[in-house]
Amino acid sequence: MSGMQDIQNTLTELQRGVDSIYSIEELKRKIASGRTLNIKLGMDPTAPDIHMGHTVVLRKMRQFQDLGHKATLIIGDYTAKIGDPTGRDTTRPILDEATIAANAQTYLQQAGKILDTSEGKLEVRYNSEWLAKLSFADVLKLTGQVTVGQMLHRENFKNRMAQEKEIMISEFMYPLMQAYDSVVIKADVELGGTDQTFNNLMGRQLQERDGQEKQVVIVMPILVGLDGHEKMSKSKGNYIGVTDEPNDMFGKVMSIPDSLMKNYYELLTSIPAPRIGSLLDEQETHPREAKDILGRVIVEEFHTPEAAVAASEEFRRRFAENQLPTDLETISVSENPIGLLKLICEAGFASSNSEARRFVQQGAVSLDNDKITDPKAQVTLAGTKVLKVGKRKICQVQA
RNA sequence: GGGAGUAUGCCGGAGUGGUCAAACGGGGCAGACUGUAAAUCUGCUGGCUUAGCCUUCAUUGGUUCGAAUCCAAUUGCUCCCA
Repeated sequence: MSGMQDIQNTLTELQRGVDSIYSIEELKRKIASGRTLNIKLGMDPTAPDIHMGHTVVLRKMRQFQDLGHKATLIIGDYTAKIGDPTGRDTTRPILDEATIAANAQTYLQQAGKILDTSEGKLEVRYNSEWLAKLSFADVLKLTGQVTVGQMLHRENFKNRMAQEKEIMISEFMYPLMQAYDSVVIKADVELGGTDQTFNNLMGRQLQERDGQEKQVVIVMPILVGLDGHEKMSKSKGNYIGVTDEPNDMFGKVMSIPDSLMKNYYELLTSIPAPRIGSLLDEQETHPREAKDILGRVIVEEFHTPEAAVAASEEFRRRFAENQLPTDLETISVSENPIGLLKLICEAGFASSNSEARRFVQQGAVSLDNDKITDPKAQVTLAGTKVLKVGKRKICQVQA
C-alpha cells in the first residue's frame, strides 16, 4: 500500500459530511507531513446540554483523533464572561466562574460520549488563560491586523449594516478573540459549523501575520432539527439530546421527515456511503425500515445495542400494534370520583382546565380505550384505569 | 444634545371610541388518513365553576356611559439632525 494512496484515503474519509474545507491542498500537506496535528474546537460554555447538532462537529473531531491527532477543546470562558452582544436576544446573563466551570464539566462529560478522552488525545484549555492577560496595547495590535472592510464582509454584519441595525464595536472583537486562540495554541485545523466560518478563517489570517502555518478550516453543516426546517437547537425544542432516554431518542428519530434521513445518516452515523445509498433507495429498503435502522444506530451509539433493539421493539408495539407501553407510569389522583378535566391536569397532560377541555372536545381523550367527549364527565376509579390524551400522552391513574 | 416614529396574543401583523379575547398568516396542538414521514382535509390555539363570567393589546395615571383605539407621563426600541 503506497503512502500516497493512504493519504488519499484519509482525505476522502475526512471530507465526509463536510460543508467546505479551506483548503484541501493544505490539509493534504499537513496530513502528509506525518505530524500529530493539533485540532481545535471552540465551545461556548453557556449551553451545557449538548444535542445531535453539536455531535456533528464532535464526530469529525473524533475522526481526527482516531487518525492519531490531538484534540484541543477551547472553552470560551473569557468570551462568556464578557457577555456576547451578538444577536439581539435579551442581554445574555454574564456567567460567573463557578457556572462556567460547571457547564464546561457537563459539556465534557457529554462530549466524552463521542470524543476519545484518553490521555494525550484530548486537551482542554480555557481562553481566559491568555485573553485575560492582554493589555490594551496588545488588543490594539490585534485590531491593527484586520480592516473594517473585512469585518463588514461577514454575512451577519453585512446584513445588519444593510438593515441599519446596530453593531457594537465589541462585536468586532469576537472574531479576533477566537482567531487569537488559534494563534496561541498553534492550531493545525479548526472545526466549526457554517456559522463560525468567518471567525475561523480569521484565525488563518492572524496565524499568518504571526508567522505560523495557517490552520485548515473545516466547516461542518448545521444539523436541521426534527421539524425539518430550522437549525436544531434547544430553545426551539426540535432536538435530540445526547442524554435522552433510548425510547425517547428512538421516537424522535422516527418522527423526522423522510427528507432528513440522508442528512442524518451522513452526519450522525459512520455507515459507509454505499450502504447509505441502498438504505435510502426505496426499491431496496422501505423508508420505515430505513428510519428504524437509523434510530437503532443512533440509540446504540449513545446507549447500548440492547437498548436500541428494545427501543425499536417498544416503538413497534406502541405505535404499530397500538399496545400499551411497557413502562406505563402510574399516577395517584387527589380525589375519587374526580372530574375528567381535573384528572387530565393532575396527570400533567394539560396545563390548564381549558386546555384539558379542548382535548376532550377534540376527541383526544380516552379512558381504558373508551373515548370520552363530555368535558363534564366524572370518573370513578376502582383499581386503575389507563388515561390517554392524544397519541403520546398516556399513563395509568389510580385513586 | 435636539427632533420624529413605534410598542398588540408563541412569532409576524391587522385593528384608530362600543358589534374585540382582538382579522389574517406562520408556528404549535388535536382529529381523519398514514409509516409518531410527507402531502391533504377539519377543528382548536388567555383563564374560569364555559349557553355565562373574568383578566389581557409596554407601564402608570387621565378623558369618556364605554378605550387596544383619545390625552399625559414613564420605559424600551428604531430613525433623522448634531
